[in-house]
Amino acid sequence: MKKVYDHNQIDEKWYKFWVNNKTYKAKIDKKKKAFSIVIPPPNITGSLHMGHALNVTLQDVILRFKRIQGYNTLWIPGVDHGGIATQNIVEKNLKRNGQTKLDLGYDNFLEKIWLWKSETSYKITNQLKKMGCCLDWDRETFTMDEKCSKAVKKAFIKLFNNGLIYKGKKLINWCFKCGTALSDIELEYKKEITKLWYIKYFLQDMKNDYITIATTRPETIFGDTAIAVSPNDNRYKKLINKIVIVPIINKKIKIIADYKVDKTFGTGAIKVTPGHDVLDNEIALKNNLDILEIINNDGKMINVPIPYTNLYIHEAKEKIIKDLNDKNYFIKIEDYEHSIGTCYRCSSKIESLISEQWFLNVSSMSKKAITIVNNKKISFYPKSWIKPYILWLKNLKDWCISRQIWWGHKIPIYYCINKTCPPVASFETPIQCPKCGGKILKQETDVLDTWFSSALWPFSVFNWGNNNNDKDLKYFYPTSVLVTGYEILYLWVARMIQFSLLFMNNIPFKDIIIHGIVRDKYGKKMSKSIGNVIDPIIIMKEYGTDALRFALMHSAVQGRDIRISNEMFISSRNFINKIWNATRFIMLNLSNTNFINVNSNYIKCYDIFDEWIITELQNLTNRTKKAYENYNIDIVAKEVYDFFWTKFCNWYIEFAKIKIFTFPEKKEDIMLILVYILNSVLKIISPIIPFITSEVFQIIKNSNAFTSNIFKLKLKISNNNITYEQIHKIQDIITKIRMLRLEINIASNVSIELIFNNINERDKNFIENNKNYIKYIVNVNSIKFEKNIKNIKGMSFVIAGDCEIFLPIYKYIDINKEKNRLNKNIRSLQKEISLSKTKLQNSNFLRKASKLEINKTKEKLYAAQIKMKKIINNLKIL
RNA sequence: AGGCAGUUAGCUCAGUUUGGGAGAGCAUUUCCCCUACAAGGAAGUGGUCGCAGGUUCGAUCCCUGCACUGCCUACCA
Repeated sequence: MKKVYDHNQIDEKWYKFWVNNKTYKAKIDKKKKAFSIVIPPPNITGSLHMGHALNVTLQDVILRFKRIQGYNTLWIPGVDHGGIATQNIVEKNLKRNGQTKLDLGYDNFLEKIWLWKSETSYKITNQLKKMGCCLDWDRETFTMDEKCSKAVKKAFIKLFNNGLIYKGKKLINWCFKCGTALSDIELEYKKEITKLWYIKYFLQDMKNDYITIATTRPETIFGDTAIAVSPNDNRYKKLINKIVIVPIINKKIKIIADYKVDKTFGTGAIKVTPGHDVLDNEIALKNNLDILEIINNDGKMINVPIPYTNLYIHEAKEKIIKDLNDKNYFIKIEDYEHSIGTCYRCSSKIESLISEQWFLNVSSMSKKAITIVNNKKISFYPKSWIKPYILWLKNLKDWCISRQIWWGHKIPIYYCINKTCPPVASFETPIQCPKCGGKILKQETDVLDTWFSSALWPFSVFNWGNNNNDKDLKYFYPTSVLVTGYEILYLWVARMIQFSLLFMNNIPFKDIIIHGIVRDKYGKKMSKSIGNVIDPIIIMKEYGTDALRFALMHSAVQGRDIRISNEMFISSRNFINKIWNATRFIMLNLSNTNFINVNSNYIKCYDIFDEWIITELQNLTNRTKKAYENYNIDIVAKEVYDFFWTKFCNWYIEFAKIKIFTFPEKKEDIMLILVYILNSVLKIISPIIPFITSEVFQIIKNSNAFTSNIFKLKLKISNNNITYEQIHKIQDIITKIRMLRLEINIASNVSIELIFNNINERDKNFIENNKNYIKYIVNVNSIKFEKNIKNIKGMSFVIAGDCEIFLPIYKYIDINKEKNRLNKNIRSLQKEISLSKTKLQNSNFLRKASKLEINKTKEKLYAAQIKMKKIINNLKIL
């Protein structure tokens, strides 16, 4: 074995092994319980980032854990076509060559995207393989695969025939850059500082009187069809139903009252532009106002006076401001900060406009999706996301599902050329129109929102679209857990639940694990534009895949964002190396490799340290099992780190070395425990760091490492309490002597003598039995026991637990240093004593605190006082 | 505007299930290459647990208010 763990070689070896041998191929096995996960399919927009790494590692760890527990596990890989996002990227690439999609035409453009798809999906799946993800590659799915298309059509047709999907002319969100409609959640709100213009609207009857309207969008006055005020606003009560004149165009509109108007904001009166504002649209619908369209799909002005016609919005805005100003319509202009909707894919401003789109009525689906969570059929980890989830569903409006782009699932709707016939939903082009029998039908050109197919993902991957092939669906569905970031909770998770309840009459998954976002060490989101992206591939190369995985798991506290930096990968890498070297130590001492696959029955505990480490292993197993089951993977990582490094390596292996040295005839038994502990703890941690653990299992020839369930471990443990007390005693003795040696500056190669003063028979026997550990670890040549030792002048001394230990190291002693050292001890003891004393002098404490607490305090005080007495006595003699 | 989180060592964060003299990693200081490991070992320094009240014998932990930070949601013209 090499001295340093060669992660590059070992990572490569194992991921290839897993993929080539189809280690994680899942087959239906009715004797076993299924445990299935569908991957949140990454968009084919590029390569995987740290957020994906976190997401997939969590899934992989959970799956590997369940696998050890004996479940029949399945994890389905896949990628998402990513609608607008993907089309935008491919268009951008075209633009570099000075081309647009129109230059290529529909078919050629789609061909380009398919080419892009094959490149990026290859890149993505390769990354997943390298990360060690135990996905079943034979089931890899793309959201535009045949089976997914079928599922989409099946779902759409059912919804359409049930009257839940309808085509309507409504106010929607329009992105000029992407040239498509967007659903409400596809907007990102950004703060913007703009002007607030206060404009005079003159009253028709009172020539010089006017009402002042504050607006951020003066260019929309052409679309005004009313002025609205709050019905209980005393300032405007008498103006209700009066007529005002819209500036510039001199159009007559009415002042109406509506509760939606907030009288405390601005002037308390708003201009109602129903064609281009959500609130105004609602007011208009309620009050039967006209709805005017003044901006078209290209962002140009229409239905406006000639000088403005065909201007872009910003041009029209400039012009109207100038014109209003020239004619003295402004009262004042203020700076104003507000939020504006932007496109979540291209970040450009979103305009509300009237458009004919396809909508999905979600009201009954939402109610069911709320009930199922309220009834705890689906659990959230952490729970804190339940409230936002329910609140969102409660306020949900109909979902605009049509997109005016080329890339995606075409809406399976067919129109007869006879325009009076109703559209038909169908899998294939209908042979004839069911209404008029016409033979020419044309398919809708719009495609579906990419999230429509995503919402079907948990069952479309199991061939839901094909009625005759649903064995997998019956066995593996519903899936067991869904692991996702909170940023797509509404966009995706809520919709999967809605669709699953509707189409499958079942939940899509039992548990939802919601993790945070991976940020840089300053808490900033990683993004290419800031340049703070840490690429998982580079980390894997530099520190190893296990180090990447361990670092992510170690810091992924449930429900919180995580910050990562290179230091974390370094310390994880060091931990992996530590495991490697502990293994190396064991292998160097192993003469007989036949006993490697033994179980715990063969283990013989020779002394308390064996009992102690076995007990600790049992505790570790119990605690990590619980943590895994609650998906607290960070706790697993922390528990194992502590056990392995501190307890196993720092203490137990050091003790074992001495045992081997002292009792060569027992070496095989000692090695047996070492191998057993190593093997067990590596099994526990193997879901997190599968590469090194696989390698070690191979080295120690453990062939059933992944099939036996370590989490059922029940070891026989004797007199637990005494063991712990004794372990602490000996550790305390060793630590105190180490400290003393350091302080007095006695080189480690200088052997010293210890004298225990006035210790009881039990302790004496104990130390006598275990003196070798003390001797070799802190280099002691002899240990003596004395009673009422008198002649201690020039000796140093320490108190470990209740043992008083003298060290005759005369020539090293510096009296002043020694005095300082002891005085320091005294000071801390004094603090302790006074604290306990005031507590015990408090009559209320004695009356009301529990007996256990009082006794604990008394014991503390007593122990401190004894220590203090001993130190003071010795200080005198010094 | 509302909702939800967070505020603990120089930095990144645990912990508080059931209230009783605060933990880890990194950084830093000191000593050590003694045959698993210097990517290591041993030891040390470092905290009125955001602020103010309340409940309690006792609060970092429970309650209320406030401040700051972050996120989510929203129709503030």
